[in-house]
Amino acid sequence: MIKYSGQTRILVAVDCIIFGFDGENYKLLLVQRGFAPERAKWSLMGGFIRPDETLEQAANRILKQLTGLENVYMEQLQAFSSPDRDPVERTIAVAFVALIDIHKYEKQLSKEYHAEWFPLKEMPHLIFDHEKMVELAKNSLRYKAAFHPILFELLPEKFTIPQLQALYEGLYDTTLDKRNFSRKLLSTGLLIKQADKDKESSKKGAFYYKLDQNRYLDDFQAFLNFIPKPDKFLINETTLN
Amino acid sequence: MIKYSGQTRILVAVDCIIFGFDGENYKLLLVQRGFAPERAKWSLMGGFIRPDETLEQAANRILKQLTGLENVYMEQLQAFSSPDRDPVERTIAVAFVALIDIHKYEKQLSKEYHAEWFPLKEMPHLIFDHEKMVELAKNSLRYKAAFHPILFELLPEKFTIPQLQALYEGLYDTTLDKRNFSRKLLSTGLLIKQADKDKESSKKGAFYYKLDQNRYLDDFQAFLNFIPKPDKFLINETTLN
DNA sequence: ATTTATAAGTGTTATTTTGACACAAAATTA
DNA sequence: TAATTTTGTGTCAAAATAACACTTATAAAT
Repeated sequence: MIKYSGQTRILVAVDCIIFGFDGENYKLLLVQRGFAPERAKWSLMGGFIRPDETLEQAANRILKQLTGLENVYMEQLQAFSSPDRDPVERTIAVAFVALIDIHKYEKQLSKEYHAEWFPLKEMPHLIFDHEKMVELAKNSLRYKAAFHPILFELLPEKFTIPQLQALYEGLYDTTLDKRNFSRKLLSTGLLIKQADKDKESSKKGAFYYKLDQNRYLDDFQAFLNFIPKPDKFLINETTLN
Repeated sequence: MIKYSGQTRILVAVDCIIFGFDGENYKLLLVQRGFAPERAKWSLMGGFIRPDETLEQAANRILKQLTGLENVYMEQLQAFSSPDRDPVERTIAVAFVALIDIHKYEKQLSKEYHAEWFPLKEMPHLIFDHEKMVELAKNSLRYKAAFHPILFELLPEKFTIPQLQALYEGLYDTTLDKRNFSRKLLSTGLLIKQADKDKESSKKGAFYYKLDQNRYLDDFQAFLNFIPKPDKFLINETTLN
């Protein structure tokens, strides 16, 4: 099925930047390589694309392979194509960002792939250009989350406003005024208050909320300005490359 | 230099969505294919990546090959990877968006590639998934331009406020209040007023402005809110796929 | 020389949004 | 029942936004 002559065919891989949030810190799901090169070093979960699948399908397959999870929020970040980024053979890697509710994959981490959650701030050194991918993913997440209700993907179905606030504060490494924050969040109309409370983290307890799924899908593209002056927290793209 | 065994190598191409603006309308630079498949149909300018270059280098090479231009604003849009998107042979295409000052490549359009500027609104049918690429590029441009001073890339070094307003109005297919628009633009501090006027489009003439290059580079990432309620003009991403 | 036509350029005000700020309520534990 | 801790909410001043109309400069026409 080779028909264009005189062209070089290249390996194409997918690498997944998988974010989670444990209520306290952002976490990154990494795997320890069991094979050369860079054996025993940490890396993003990845794999080569197959002849009959799209990059998106490959990313989902690879994520499922590791975590067993399906229907996860996932989006294409960027293609990385430095000719010598993989010392073994030229490989173009397309990075995908996945956001998962960490509770869905916390215990029984894959032994096969030697998977482990690392606090984003204590990330080990990664192989190839994977650290750059993570930096870019972090920046992209900060960008998107400032406008779009995307961080909900990191929380379980029921969550509290204080949890949500910790999520935003963690991403931008800042503190937010809780009165202004909850006013803004509630004014989106995306949240449905539940009757029950989460009593884990306080005596009083905090009311649970759920996402209004219909509005969530409709308003995903809406600009909601969750974060004041988001550019303060963003790294100039040119610096990242 | 093949070292990973049992994997399929794939053709990787770059396709360029090249936008211009003629003062009136957005234009798209297309080429007419001189070879099968889809001979004589219109398509984006593209080409295969070479063994020793990155995707970005390939995109710049291909753009230069067509237009002779270098140092053009260019950024990666997305990889398109449907296994059958190219009927001849599986090819993954990475789309790049380029913004050029149309005056730098208006006359002497490449005969070799049969290049032509089309008004974006009167785009012919394109081969493969190129129309989808253009849609996505348009949406991405609308998104970025709402916040970042990116559209200047489409104008010559010296430009007037009314030209700039036409540029924004064209992109969002809307009208803007010129008092509010110029106030907002001038308040960014990005523009340096020139002593001379453009007398092309009015008797009174409109003062030229130039970009303050230092500020431009510094503030590129800043959120400037050029367009009120930009989500009104954006297509939901899920609709685009 | 005067008038006319056309696009450029600018200022005010009401409304909305934002950001800064502090105290009361609920419930567990001492 | 008092103390502690976290949740939950209201006000007000400042800033940003959106709506709105008239004057100015100049070339072309009379």
